[in-house]
Amino acid sequence: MKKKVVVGMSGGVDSSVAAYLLKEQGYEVMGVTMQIWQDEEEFVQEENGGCCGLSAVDDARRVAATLEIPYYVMNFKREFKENVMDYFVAEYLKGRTPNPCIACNRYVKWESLLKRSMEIGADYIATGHYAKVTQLPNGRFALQKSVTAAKDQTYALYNLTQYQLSHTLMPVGDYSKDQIRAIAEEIGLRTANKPDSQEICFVPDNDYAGFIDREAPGQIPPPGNFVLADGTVIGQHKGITHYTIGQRKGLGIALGKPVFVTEIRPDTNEVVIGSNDDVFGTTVYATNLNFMSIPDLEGEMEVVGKIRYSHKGAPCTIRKVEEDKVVCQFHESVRAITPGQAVVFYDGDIVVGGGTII
RNA sequence: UGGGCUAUCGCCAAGGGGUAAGGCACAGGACUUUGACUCCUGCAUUCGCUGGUUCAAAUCCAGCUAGCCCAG
Repeated sequence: MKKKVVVGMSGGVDSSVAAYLLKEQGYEVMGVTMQIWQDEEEFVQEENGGCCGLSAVDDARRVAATLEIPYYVMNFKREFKENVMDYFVAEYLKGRTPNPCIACNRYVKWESLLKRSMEIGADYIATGHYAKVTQLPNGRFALQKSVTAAKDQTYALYNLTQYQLSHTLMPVGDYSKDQIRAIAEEIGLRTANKPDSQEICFVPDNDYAGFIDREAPGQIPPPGNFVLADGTVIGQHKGITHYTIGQRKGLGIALGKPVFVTEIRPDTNEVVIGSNDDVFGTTVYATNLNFMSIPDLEGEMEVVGKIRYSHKGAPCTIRKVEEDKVVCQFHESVRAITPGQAVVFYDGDIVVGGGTII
């Protein structure tokens, strides 16, 4: 009896090839597109694609037809709104910088989609992520970096649970982006040359501050002071939701040399400004921990920590200071440690775990 | 109003007779399944104003205006 797998199809190249590969591997494949934030019209009109699929339905349906697999659209708007959009707004209002993709993966794709897939008899769900799921000698499931380090997406998936991982397939992780495109061309997928996705999917105009204004009228933090570390007021900011640690653009401050946001103080509604050197630090605290390759962290451990999606990672020592709080000491300073972002720990190419920076 | 100093892009700032450096800010683009960072490109026909000297002035001269400092 063939194993059944539901593939989350965005209409993009990666998930399309993922569906193809799984079918080739002998699975009974079903394609599903998650409707998460788009309005009906936009849903079929947008041009770009990727993770959150803008022209998703149209393209995905065609791909499914080409591959001759069943195809469905599932509505996850409510789940997405509650777990991703509302979280995104709430974090910014608190002066923090959220990563919506991580929340979407953990709570929408791997919770709601997985649940509904299981309900219709699937054994696994699969996506077009550049990552691999492996079972370690200790029996635990963990993510392993894609063969292409340049296109590794494990960072955004560190928060998945053992149960979720045990029901997940990521066939694309064994190939490079070029190989995936080549396969797409080979099997005649019309999406072969679609550009990679980018920006925040539910903020198409990229004006996330404006999005927050629309989502949370009446709760928007008012303008306040830009201050130096010593408290000297040097200007007025537009409201803390417009800033993040390490930011340079949009400050409107000319001090003769580039200046950056070094700290956001929600309590006093201040945004602290400093030089590039002031943006570096070595100690990171994180909570909301999730461990993957190990059941829990005991004592100290040497790992490579990534503090943002595009961070190449740096050696650090991690140790628990409380039940749900870890301190991560980098051996050399890293730039822009940002509350709200995730720090993910690696042991070689295996994800050890991670948490949210505070 | 007695003396002195300064006025060049939104901010800072080169240039001292030969046809306006640079930095910051800003704008656009690249990169990117988050926010950022980074990179690339653009950005004063004009030098407080009015005259004058000169083939040629932001650069020299005069007056005016504004700001700053020292005396009162």
